[in-house]
Amino acid sequence: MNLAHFFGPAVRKHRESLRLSQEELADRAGIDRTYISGVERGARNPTLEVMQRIANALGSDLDVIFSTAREIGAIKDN
Amino acid sequence: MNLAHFFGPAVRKHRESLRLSQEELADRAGIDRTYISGVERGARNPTLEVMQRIANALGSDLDVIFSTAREIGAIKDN
DNA sequence: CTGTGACTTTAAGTCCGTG
DNA sequence: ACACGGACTTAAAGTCACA
Repeated sequence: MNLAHFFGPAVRKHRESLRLSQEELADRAGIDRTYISGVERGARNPTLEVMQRIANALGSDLDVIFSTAREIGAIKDN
Repeated sequence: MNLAHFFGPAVRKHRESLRLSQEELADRAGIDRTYISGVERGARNPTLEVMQRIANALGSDLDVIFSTAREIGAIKDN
């Protein structure tokens, strides 16, 4: 079902539920602000290591992020 | 908890439960055989797209792979 | 506060081989 | 059937100015 397609949106959802800006998330993850923007929009193809750093910065982990990705996909894929 | 560290072992577990060789998995995923070897051993840092192709080739998806990764991590981290 | 194009540097991913 | 290495090509990492 291509959960990769919903990774970015899942990150965005987690970030917004923490009421963080992209800038704040970027700082926590040690990543550039514009890179986070690209990941959330699906314009970037991040590596596993980067994904892990983002998950950490969200106080979460990759299994939880991908569970969210599936939820988003289930809705969007009607 | 760094689930990224257990992604490779999770792939290996899924592959072995399907009784596939690394070469067969590589062919299905359209990835080089030596690269699969590196991913399973944690020596490589795959991109989201490659991870998705591996999940597809395993007849699974990334949320399931990462659930397996957590199980493996829970055991190893005792 | 975020999206985007353009860019340089670094590492992903391939292809040849070995034991 | 798998681990591992060297050399190579391609794409991601990482950064910036501007809308």
